[in-house]
Amino acid sequence: MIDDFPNPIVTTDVVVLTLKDGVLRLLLAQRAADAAVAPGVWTLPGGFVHMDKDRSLEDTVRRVFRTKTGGEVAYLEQLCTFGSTDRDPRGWSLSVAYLALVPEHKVTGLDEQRTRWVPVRPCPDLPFDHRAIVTQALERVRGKAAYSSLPAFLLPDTFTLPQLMAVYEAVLDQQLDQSTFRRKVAEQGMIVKARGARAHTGAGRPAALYKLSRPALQDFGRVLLSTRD
Amino acid sequence: MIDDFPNPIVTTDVVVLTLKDGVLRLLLAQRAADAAVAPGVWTLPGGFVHMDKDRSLEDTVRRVFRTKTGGEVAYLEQLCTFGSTDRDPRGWSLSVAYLALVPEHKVTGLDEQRTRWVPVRPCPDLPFDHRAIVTQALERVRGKAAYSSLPAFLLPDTFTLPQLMAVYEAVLDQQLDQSTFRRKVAEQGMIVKARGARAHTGAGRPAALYKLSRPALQDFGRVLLSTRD
DNA sequence: TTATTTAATTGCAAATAACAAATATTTGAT
DNA sequence: ATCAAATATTTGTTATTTGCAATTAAATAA
Repeated sequence: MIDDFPNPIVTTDVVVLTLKDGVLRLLLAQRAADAAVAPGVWTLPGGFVHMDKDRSLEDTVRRVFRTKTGGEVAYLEQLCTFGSTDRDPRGWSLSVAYLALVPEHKVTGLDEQRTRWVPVRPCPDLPFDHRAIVTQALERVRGKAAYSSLPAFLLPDTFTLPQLMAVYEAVLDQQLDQSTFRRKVAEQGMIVKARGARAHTGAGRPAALYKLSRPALQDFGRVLLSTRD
Repeated sequence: MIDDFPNPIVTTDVVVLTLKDGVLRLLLAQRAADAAVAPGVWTLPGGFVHMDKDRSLEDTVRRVFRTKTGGEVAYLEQLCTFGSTDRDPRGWSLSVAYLALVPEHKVTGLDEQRTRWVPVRPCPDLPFDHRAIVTQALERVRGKAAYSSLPAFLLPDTFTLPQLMAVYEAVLDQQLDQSTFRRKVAEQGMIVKARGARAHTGAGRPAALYKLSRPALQDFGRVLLSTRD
């Protein structure tokens, strides 16, 4: 293998989002106390590409996520790549940022001392260019929420319509109209009724249970949110 | 500078699009006859990150584009990053792909022997993962065309409404309704009348000249294309 | 002058969305 | 049991937006 040029340091960083207590939250990890750069600082989880272990960039991301949480993400998408001389004091470095969504209940093996869920709004202060990465992630997630099934990956496999509408509202950071939301979701055929009991959580009529009609991300022809005013 | 891990080869590749003869076209470059991999093959223009010359990934892209064409792009946006063991026979490699738009008349210094404009539809056969990159570029450009001023970066600084509609149709690969297009463009305030003479090209009423109301990309609230049927 | 060509505007029916209200189904209190 | 309260779900009604077609405008060419 011939390579005429020296290569930059290559890492991945992941913006992991979940819905906890009705609020969109972000996973932060504390860097090792003996890290060469920013020891003990809270940052996005990330790590070097291990050319021996990882066959692809996604492998790196999934390995990092497993290491920090012991689980698997429900949705993973590449965000953007930052590369420059000055983003890391060690010199020319490149980081491929990813967006991951995971339902709260699927993350069980969290090391409470070294990892933490923090609200994404307002965006916390973060070192390096991690704040820019989080901003990009929120824009992406908000953009796709408007015309896809993306927010549903923050929910359990079966969910109610009020739950579904709540995730959309949390992600879009905007109130939605009930009847319009239901009509559109129905038209898109994005969900189907799930077998089994209904959800009763206290008073009121119990909501029917649904699940995604397809396991992959679905794009709609039209937009879900109100574009007026 | 300490670095515990060996790093992959890092390159950038650019999908440069222009509108030529009313058709969306893609810039291809012929690899050197003595290249270690795929000598003489037509590929996307690209090159290694030069850690000494380039301060950022965009620097690399702009340097590559200048080298091939002698000009500057009108619009540049990062697309996606491919990284794996098997995309290049030389081993673990990573390529950051970019999308660039340029109006035809601004590219003058083309080396006809080593560079070539080819129609993007149907997508030409390309080595490595360049075909996947082009597919991504087309999806991105099509997606953004539906709700932004992006296609206008394929036009000269001043243009007519029929010209503007033609680029949108070329990029979207879809016919648009005249009156709806004009209504929406006007509502968005995306363009303003340009001073100076009108464009008369032969018979028929001459069209008025317009220019973008802002030099940067503008997002619309609504979608430009017909979503029916 | 008049036909032809392309640009630009206008009117109207059909589709869609926002808003408001009504109905349904449950739990919990009397 | 019955009724009130709570939440889910559906149904109208009106205003906005869109798609389509026709009309008007301004130029060239015969």
